[in-house]
Amino acid sequence: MKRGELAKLSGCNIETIRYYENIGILHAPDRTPAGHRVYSKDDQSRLRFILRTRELGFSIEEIRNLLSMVDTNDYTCGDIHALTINHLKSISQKISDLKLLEDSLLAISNECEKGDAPECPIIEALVSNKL
Amino acid sequence: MKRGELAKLSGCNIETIRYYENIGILHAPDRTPAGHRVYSKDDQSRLRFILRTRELGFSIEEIRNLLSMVDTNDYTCGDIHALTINHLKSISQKISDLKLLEDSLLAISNECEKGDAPECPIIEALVSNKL
DNA sequence: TGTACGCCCTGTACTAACTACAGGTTCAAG
DNA sequence: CTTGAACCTGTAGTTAGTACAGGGCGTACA
Repeated sequence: MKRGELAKLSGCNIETIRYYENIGILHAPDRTPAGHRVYSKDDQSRLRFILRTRELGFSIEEIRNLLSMVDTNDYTCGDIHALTINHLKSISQKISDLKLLEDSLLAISNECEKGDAPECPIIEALVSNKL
Repeated sequence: MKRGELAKLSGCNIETIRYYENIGILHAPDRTPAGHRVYSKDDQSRLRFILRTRELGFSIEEIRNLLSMVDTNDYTCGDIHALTINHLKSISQKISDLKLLEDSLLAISNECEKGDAPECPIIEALVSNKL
């Protein structure tokens, strides 16, 4: 399977695959005599793993750690759980930060009368820094 | 007031002030004969506006738009309200995306027995792509 | 008056996680 | 044999800053 096909199958951008190889989280695949990359089933699984963890919001460095633990078989269930919980905490933090933001924006936009006049309480709040 | 003082007063990183000037959302301030930047009260207000909108999660481009509307006085209350609501929507979207993520991570980590063994349902779920 | 130290100046490089493009090669279908 | 798609490489751009190198100023103190 070549790069384009892998991209299509995985739903990953074709350039991203090369990028993942460059930064060392995908192994350099075999090549045809002309230099075209040829991917195996294992390569495909590894990419799926990466894409799935990415969807779960893990950073590349976290993914790199997970992969190296899996590669060397050097992990316990407890290790992985700890990583996951840690990540979960940062997600929860982001959620509560965004909720505060949402509240502020709701408050500010409720002040507004949506009229044609340029007197806008949103701008006033921002300029006067009283929000 | 010089750059360092403005940075301290506003709580903004000193380099960020220069950056905002470079990208044109802060006006180029007056200079001393030796070339040191001197900031007025107006500059200070403008920076406050920027920092506040940034805290509210607006992007630089959105801030640039807001500022240009305010600068030219070319806006109505309704315009600003629309911008705010638009931004609010994207915040709400992010929140619900993150909540889905949170649910997945909670589900996955609850599967885990946190033991010393390397049999980890988290890894298995990721590898098998069955999550 | 000298000097030491802190603050300021500039341009440039770095971050995360890709994406896009230019310029060239190879493959496969007609 | 030709043509167009797909591949190759290296490099630049994206967001919103941060950090650093190498130099110039400003002032407090001996």
